[in-house]
Amino acid sequence: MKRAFLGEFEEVVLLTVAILSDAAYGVSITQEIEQKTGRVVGFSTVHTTLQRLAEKGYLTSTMGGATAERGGRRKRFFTVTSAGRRALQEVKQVREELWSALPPQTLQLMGG
Amino acid sequence: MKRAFLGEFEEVVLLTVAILSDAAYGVSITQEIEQKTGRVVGFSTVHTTLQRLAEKGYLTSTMGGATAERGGRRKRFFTVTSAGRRALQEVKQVREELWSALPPQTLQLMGG
DNA sequence: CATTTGTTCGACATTATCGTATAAAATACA
DNA sequence: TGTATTTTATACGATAATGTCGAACAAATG
Repeated sequence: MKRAFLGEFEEVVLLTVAILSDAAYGVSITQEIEQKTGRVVGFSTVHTTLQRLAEKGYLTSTMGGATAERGGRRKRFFTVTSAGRRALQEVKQVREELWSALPPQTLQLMGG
Repeated sequence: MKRAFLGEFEEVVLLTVAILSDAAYGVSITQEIEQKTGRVVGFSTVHTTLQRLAEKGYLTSTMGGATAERGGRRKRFFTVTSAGRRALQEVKQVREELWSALPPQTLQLMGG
């Protein structure tokens, strides 16, 4: 089936990975999403989406080494690929195109 | 289940209805989407989404009267509600928040 | 080996998308 | 003139892709 580049939540996750740069893994991504957007989602939700983004080639991942902290499993760190960056740019541009076409009247009703 | 305000395509459709103001109905919306975004979708795809947006209270619709043109069924015109405008504004704001948090390094890789 | 921190899995809800069926207005034409 | 045909649109039914959970599993460390 034909598809758009990114689903609504996929875009949020992809952006968040970009924001966290070197420190992007399941838990930190989930927390950052909540922080920045107020949206509360479970870890598994985020992981599922990370997985799908990786399959699409928008993310890569590598296992982190053991840390000197408490305990727990190793983290899997994610990085945005160039294809991922391109996809983000693309959706941004399309959306800006649409917003710029809104009649001033509508903008006014929105308190612009 | 909990849901975000708008799905990816729902947002596109909602914005397009706003752009077309008084002239927003199935066919014109479909064409405008293709025009502005390069995305090709069938009429039924758009209609399905219009229906859902109406159920969510982001759109209302009224039947148009008969026209003096060729033939064909009456059009159903759509209008964005104030809740719809609020939803658009909301998603826009969240996205801008995320974009503004991107490290300059990433922006540069995007050719910003 | 119990606790902690994280990731995988399996399942189901919501959205995206299409193809086909219908509806209704205007025209053609017998 | 009244009915078949063409035109323009919307409605319906089905399936693929995304969004979302809860619970299972994995691996560090004291």
